[in-house]
Amino acid sequence: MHALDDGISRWRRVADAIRADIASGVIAQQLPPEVELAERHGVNRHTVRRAIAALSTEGLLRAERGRGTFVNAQPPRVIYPIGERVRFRENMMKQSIEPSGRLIGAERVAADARQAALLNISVGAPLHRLERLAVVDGMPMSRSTSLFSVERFPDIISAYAETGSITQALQKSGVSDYRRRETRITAERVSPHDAELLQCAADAIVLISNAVDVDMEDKPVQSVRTRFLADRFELSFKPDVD
Amino acid sequence: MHALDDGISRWRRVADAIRADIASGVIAQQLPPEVELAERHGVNRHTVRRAIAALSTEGLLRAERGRGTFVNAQPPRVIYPIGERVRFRENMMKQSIEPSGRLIGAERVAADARQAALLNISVGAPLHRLERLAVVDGMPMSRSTSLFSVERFPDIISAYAETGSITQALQKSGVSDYRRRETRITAERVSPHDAELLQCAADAIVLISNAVDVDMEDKPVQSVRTRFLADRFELSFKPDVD
DNA sequence: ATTAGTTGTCTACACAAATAGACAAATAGG
DNA sequence: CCTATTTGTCTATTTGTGTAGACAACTAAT
Repeated sequence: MHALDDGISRWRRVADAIRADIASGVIAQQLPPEVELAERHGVNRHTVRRAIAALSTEGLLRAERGRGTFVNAQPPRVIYPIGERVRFRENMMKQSIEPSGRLIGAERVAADARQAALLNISVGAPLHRLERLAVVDGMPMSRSTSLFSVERFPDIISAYAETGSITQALQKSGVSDYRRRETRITAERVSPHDAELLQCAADAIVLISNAVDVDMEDKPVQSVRTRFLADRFELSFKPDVD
Repeated sequence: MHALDDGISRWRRVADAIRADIASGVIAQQLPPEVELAERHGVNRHTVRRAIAALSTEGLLRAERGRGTFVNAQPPRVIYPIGERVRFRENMMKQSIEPSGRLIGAERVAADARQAALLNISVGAPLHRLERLAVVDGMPMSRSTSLFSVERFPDIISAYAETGSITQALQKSGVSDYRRRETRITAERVSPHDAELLQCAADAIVLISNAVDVDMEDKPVQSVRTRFLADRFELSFKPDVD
């Protein structure tokens, strides 16, 4: 007897509720006993057990027979500033995080109407599409798709492959500095392909940032779409701090 | 025999995939026939039918016997600017949208450590908690929880109830103007309670904005946590535009 | 040693989800 | 009118989910 037939199993919703309770601090170190959780969520004890099993394989919980079920210490969410100056490496190192970008693909595509408008080029013009994966401590954190005009930046791919940094690759291509013009943020369920790349659950949530970088003459440099895993990131916007 | 046992039913995943294909433009006006969709997603035709049924009651699709299944025109995502000046009413009216805020609850609570730090008051100090629902054309768009110091703003609740605007309520309380100090954004699955208030699917995704507003002397005025439905909103950050 | 409280495992049953096949009903094009 | 294509409906079967109860295994405290 389901309240809402939304195609999500009962144990999964219990698991999500427990995860939310942990995130919000309602549950701290130790979970209530299974029978109590079952009552609280209005399900059978076995359903709770399945939820706990899922969260255990996720690494969030640890059950000990006779003692109880405990919450494993979790790494804090990485705070990612969005502002004019977006430099992935700099931002991470301020939080004592040693990042590494990984090139996972590059190809040439033709600009569609939307991309052409963003980059201020003509429809059908050739673009470099650069796929990157940001990794921290061996854990994938985000995936980015960058678009560059082939005409303006013919060698951007090899420059990035050499330096491992967009900032440095752009400097090699004659762009001494750049800034972010606009960032648009939304959220979706992760796509199956991204779930594999980011090594996350198939139903994880990603924050999606669509942005355009411009050089000091306000000419578009790159259009970049980044998917951040929502449970590993928090985007921060501070007006006053540069 | 499921590929990944993540507690999400097969028809739901097909429905999500179709929704994503429509959002990304892979599917434009008309859906492929059910048998073809079944093949493509590796499921039975009846499973596809169930997915289509769900998307139809959602209003996204419209099936016509003998002809095919078609995509209904969708309202574009509302673009919500995040910056120093955040005025819900102003922002909406620039997009020719007539908004209305609805007071759905108010109570007094004691500040916990995090809230106290944000608002620069002592732990345990009394707070007004103001729950609002933003509605556009009868459709719920977002839910906000605002926190105000009772000591500094004793009558903020009644002032909001009268004016229906935070900006005006603050003016009545002696704050002529204010600005946003910091906004932090993440995303989560909607909570059951919010799903009811926002009239959305139980597994919808919400963008969560945690922000602090300060007056012209940089003294904290309110701490506000807003949940935007991710499929109805896009948050936009432009550094240069005020 | 005993007891209360907890997690782990087992069997059984009712019901929903997914698959499979067949055919009806409507549409569009020759 | 006839045919191919498409959505709608029906029955049947298999697999998965959730419930129910009982008991074992382990822990901590008395």
